[in-house]
Amino acid sequence: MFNVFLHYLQSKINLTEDEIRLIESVSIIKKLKKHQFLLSEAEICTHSGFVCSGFLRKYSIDDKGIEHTVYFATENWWISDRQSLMDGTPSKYYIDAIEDSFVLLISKTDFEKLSEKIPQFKDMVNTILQRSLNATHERINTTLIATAEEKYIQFLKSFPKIANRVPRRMLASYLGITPETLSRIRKNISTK
Amino acid sequence: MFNVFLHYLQSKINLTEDEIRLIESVSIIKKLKKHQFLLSEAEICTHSGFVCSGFLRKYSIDDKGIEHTVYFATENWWISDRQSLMDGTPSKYYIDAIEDSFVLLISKTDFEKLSEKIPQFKDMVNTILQRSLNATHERINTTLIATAEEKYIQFLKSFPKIANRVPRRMLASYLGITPETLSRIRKNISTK
DNA sequence: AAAAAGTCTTGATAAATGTCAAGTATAAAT
DNA sequence: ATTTATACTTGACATTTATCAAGACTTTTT
Repeated sequence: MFNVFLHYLQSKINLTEDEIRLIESVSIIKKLKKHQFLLSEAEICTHSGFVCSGFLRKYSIDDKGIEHTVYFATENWWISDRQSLMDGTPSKYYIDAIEDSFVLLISKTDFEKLSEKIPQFKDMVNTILQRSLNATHERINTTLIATAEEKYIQFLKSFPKIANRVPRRMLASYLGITPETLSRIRKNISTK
Repeated sequence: MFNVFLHYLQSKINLTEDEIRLIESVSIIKKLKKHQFLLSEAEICTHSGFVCSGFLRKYSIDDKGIEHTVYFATENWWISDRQSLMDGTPSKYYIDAIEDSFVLLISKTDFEKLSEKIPQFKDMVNTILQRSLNATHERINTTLIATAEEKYIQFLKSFPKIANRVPRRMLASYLGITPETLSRIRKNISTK
């Protein structure tokens, strides 16, 4: 599984043999069965996660017990609760596996060590952060501008590969609508 | 006006005289009258902006001509369209002044130069990016979880200082509701 | 293979929010 | 200071989306 991560890294930066060995030495491979948790609310997030295979999601649960999906992560995506990781505060989120998955974990201190010792690694992370921020801003804009139907169509366009892998009720919770509404939207679109 | 920026920098990092002079040499002070634009849709964003005084907002306009505010920025806040700045693509957003303002601008290349020559500057920017990303994730979660009234109350709590300075229709567009709905929410709260 | 659990869809109804129109209040321009 | 423009509020009504309940379909477990 480390090879998946290595391929990812090598598609972005050049690494020496020593650097690769250093990265591998701090990488923890974790196998997650479907429904298994990587993080639960009130826990403190201690590791950055990189999805080698499978599918995970991050969500919060409100007062009424309703889940709200804030993020999906599949192969070659990062996942963690950066807020909790950064500040050492309890997380408000759950992260669990939608499919059987392999996640590569790097502890906070090891991650900082890598950033310090491998400048390209630090720059890569920085670039990812910026792209992530752009994507998140884009999502907020879509939320403000689009109707429920438009949001759904936009999701299909933005993530064509994962759209079929996501259970509908989770997709609904990501879009901020109920499963019933999503069901009606889909019906409505199919008759066009 | 450069002093406002310098104070901000010195509250976060230590700088030598030379470094300060370097930063000052690439800083452009721009005065903006109320309603004046810093960026318009279809333009390419070329500078990072730091608000020394005043108040700005960033928004998009949809097909129906309705404005959707994605961001407010007051003293000591950064503002730009990072997506456009990073990729050199035309912006989807407008940035204009809600109040007469002074904005300190640094061009993309100068910003990169500063990051390269002043490591603490780069680290500071990185930290700001991370905090910004956390705040944006938080906003998405609130959008998914909260009712219109809860979003409004949350805004008051999160930004007590600027709540009174923001025209209501812009606040409404930030919350993703109409001015009429905001008006009714306020009335409803005041009678409690 | 059958039973159980969970998921998706559909219908009836309720609640929240939007739209349009008019009036009031406030700020800007002359 | 008066006029003009803009912003805010309120009411009546329309639309969208949520809620609740039931049935159909899938997947998982036994």
